[in-house]
Formats: sequence, C-alpha cells, structure tokens
Amino acid sequence: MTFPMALAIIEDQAPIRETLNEYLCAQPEFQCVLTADSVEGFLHALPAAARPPQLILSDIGLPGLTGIQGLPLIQERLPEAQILMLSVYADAERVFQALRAGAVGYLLKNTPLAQLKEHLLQVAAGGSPMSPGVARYVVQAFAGHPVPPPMLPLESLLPETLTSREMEIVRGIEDGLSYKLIAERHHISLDTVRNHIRAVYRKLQVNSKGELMAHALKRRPH
Amino acid sequence: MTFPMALAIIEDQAPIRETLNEYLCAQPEFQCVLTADSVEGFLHALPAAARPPQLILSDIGLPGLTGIQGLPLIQERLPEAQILMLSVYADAERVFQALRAGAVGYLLKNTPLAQLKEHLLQVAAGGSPMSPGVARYVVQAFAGHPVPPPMLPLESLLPETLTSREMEIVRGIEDGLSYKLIAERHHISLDTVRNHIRAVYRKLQVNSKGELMAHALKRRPH
DNA sequence: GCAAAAACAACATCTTTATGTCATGGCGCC
DNA sequence: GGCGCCATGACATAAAGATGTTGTTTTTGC
Repeated sequence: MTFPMALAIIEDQAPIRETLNEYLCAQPEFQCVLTADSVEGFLHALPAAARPPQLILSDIGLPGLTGIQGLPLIQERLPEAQILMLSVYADAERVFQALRAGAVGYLLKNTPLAQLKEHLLQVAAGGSPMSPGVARYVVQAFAGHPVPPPMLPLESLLPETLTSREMEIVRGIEDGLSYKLIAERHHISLDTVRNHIRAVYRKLQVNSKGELMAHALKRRPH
Repeated sequence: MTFPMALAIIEDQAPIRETLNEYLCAQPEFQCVLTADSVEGFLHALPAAARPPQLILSDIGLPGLTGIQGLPLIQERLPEAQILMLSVYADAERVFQALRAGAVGYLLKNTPLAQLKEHLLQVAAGGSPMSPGVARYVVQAFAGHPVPPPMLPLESLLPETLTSREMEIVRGIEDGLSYKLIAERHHISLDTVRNHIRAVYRKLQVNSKGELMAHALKRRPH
C-alpha cells in the first residue's frame, strides 16, 4: 500500500466536511484529492482530481442521490476505490443496504476524528471498520438471527425524535404552507420557523423542504 | 341596497387580481376596499379596510387555506358579507363544498368581466349566480339526482390532465429532487423544468412545490 | 396541410428557502 | 448553581423556486 492514500470526502454539511477535510489532510497518510457535497457533485468533479481516489468517505444523508444510491455509480467509475459510509443512522436496514451496495465499512458520525483516521487505515489494510453498535447487526445477521427490530438502543442518534413544536412545524410543511404562513399559524416569527426547520433537517438528515416531504410521502402511506 | 357596495377581492395570482380590481373599481356600483392574495392576508388586512366589505369575490385555489376552507373564517368576522366563489374547477364536489360552506354563488374563471359585474349585482340583489355548467349540478342535486360522476364535460378546466412529461417531472418533485437534479435526470435544461412545473401548477391550481406535494400527500395514501 | 398542443429553451425579476452565526429566557437535572 | 435542551428571535448571504415574457421545434389531431 503506497502512501499517501488518495482520499475523497462526500458530505453535504459544509462545517463537517471542512472539519474532516482539514483533519485528514493534515495527516501524512492521506492526500485529499476531492471533496464534494453530493454524489452528483463528486462524479462531476472526478475528472479534475489530481489522482483517482482510493478511499472514499461518504455521508449517507445527502441531497439528491443518497450515499447508498450513489454507491453503485461511484464503483462503476472507480472500481478500485474503497468506500466507507458515514451516517447518523444506526438502523439495521441502512447498514445492510450500504454493505450490500458495496460499502466496506459503516461508521457513525459521532466517531472521534482520531478513531476515524484509524478506521480509514484499517480500510486501506483490508479491514471493515464498524462503529460498535453497527457491528452487532452484522454479526447477528451472519449468525442467522432475524435481527431483533428494537435492538438499537445505542443512544447514538438514530432517527432522532422531534420535539412537539418541531412536529407542529412539520405538519405545516406537509399541509403545503410556506414558512410565513406557518409563522402566522403559530404566532411566531419567520426566523423562529426557520430555526425549527433547521433542527428538523438536522435530525431527519434532509436538506430541503422537498426531501422532507418525500420523507413523509414514503412513510405516511404506510 | 346602498351604493357603492364595499367589495373585497381574494385572488393569489397578481395579474388576475389586478385585472379584477381595476375593472370593478372603475364601476360606480363598487368600491374596492380590500384586495388580498390569501384568506390569511385578507383577515389580516381587514382592520385596515376603509369599510367592511359587503361583497367578497374569492378564488378557491389559494395558497395556504383554500377559499373553501377560508369561508367559515371570513363569515365569522363578517357575518353580513356575501361571498362569491371564483374558480377554474367545475367539479360537483367543490361546488357543493363551497355552497355548503356558505358561498352565495360559484363562477368559473372564464367568466367575462362584464358578466362578472352583472353577477355581483345579482348577489347584491339577493341572487345566486352560477356559471352555466355549475348551475346544472345544483339543479340536479335538488332534483334528487345522484349527480352523474362523469357529467362534467364542460370543456372548462376541471382537474386538467397532466401530460406524460409533466407527470415525470412531478415524480421527480415527489422524490424530493431539486429542479436542477430533475433537469439532469431527464437531460433537459433547468428552464424547461421550470416551464413544465409552471404548467403543472396552473393545471393543479397550486402555487408552490409545497402545495404540490401536499396534493400528492392527500391523494396518494389511500 | 394547418392549427393546436407539447416540449424545449432563454432571460428577467422577485420571493422563498437554506444555512451560518449569535443571543436570550425558561426548565429540568444532577 | 451550572449544563444542556428547548423555544424564541435577529441578521446576513447564497441558492432555489415562482412567475412573466417570448421564441423555436416537433408532434399530433382533424
């Protein structure tokens, strides 16, 4: 394995992306050749990269194509690359989807930077790093267990629960109202509506009204 | 009946609102005391009106509360006012909903301005103007007919049918994609997506992505 | 073949959203 | 009492969406 490894980062949230980029780039083992805020952006910027990425660290909750949906597209272009998923979700469904789609590992976003670096080195060495709670699903699945559904009490951030105020705001969105009308409906300021929406987006891992409603469309019609 | 009558107009589309306002204000029989682009806006602006409106001309396809949903709210504030609905919809369902909610008449939007004025005067005189196709529903309902469902071949604009291209675009919206991603998905320009969306909005009588998706949320989950 | 409809596209302008940053008061909890 | 979370609010900027106008090229129905 030659060093430094060519690394790419796909993460929509700018501050997180910058933090990852700055920390990992500072390591002698890695060379960040590309960062993107979406799978689409990544594929588009690929030709401009100094070297083809060997390691890709990709978020799952991305605008447009999700990280999981993007996996096959990336592998088509970069068959050699190893892709490590990063997510706030710790549910068995997503973990399996990601691994079936070809991810080599699955880390939660609360992983400290230093550990993240170690995990990336493990990947380069042929390993498959998993956050502790995540690994259990895989082990259980291999053991033939049916994966107990309420088996996810890692108090890490699964589909984080919305506060009642936040759910009221979401209801307004689902009714097709604008922020302004929601503000009037609840007698609060436009800025406050924005702040609640912001919290909802973070918790549900979406980045637009459209995605939020698509979310509702997918789960509401049971 | 004292003249001029105090008239209010609720219509979200600015050009239509302006046309109505300019034409009707120019008539000696009417004094436009208020125009609004939504029921919410109307109620908010009410205290500032020179006189309480006696006649209200309200669109049905409004952002936020629909004209029908807004009817009871308006009547609560203005028990004396007579409310005439204006719509591009000519389906029995909406007509009955509007009349049950307390509208005194139901006109289609293709009604010429001169006739509209006459209809408003009829309202003031205690009449209940209906566009020709609309009146039939009411008559049939009174006659005890079960209102034949495919009885609406007035080639006026009922829930207009979307073209297949438009449905593809809507599907993209429902998937939570941005216009840009939809354009990429179908290999067309951003402006073309906007144009299709524009046509969809007109046909479905909505004014925002949010309303469009709320529309989908309401009809999809059955 | 002609007229209507549909698909495509560009350009302007204004509004709404998305996101970053910062701040205050209330509440529950160890 | 301090810490974290919640609700509220403001200010700023950049991106996305809504809407008006206009034009070309294909379909498609009669």
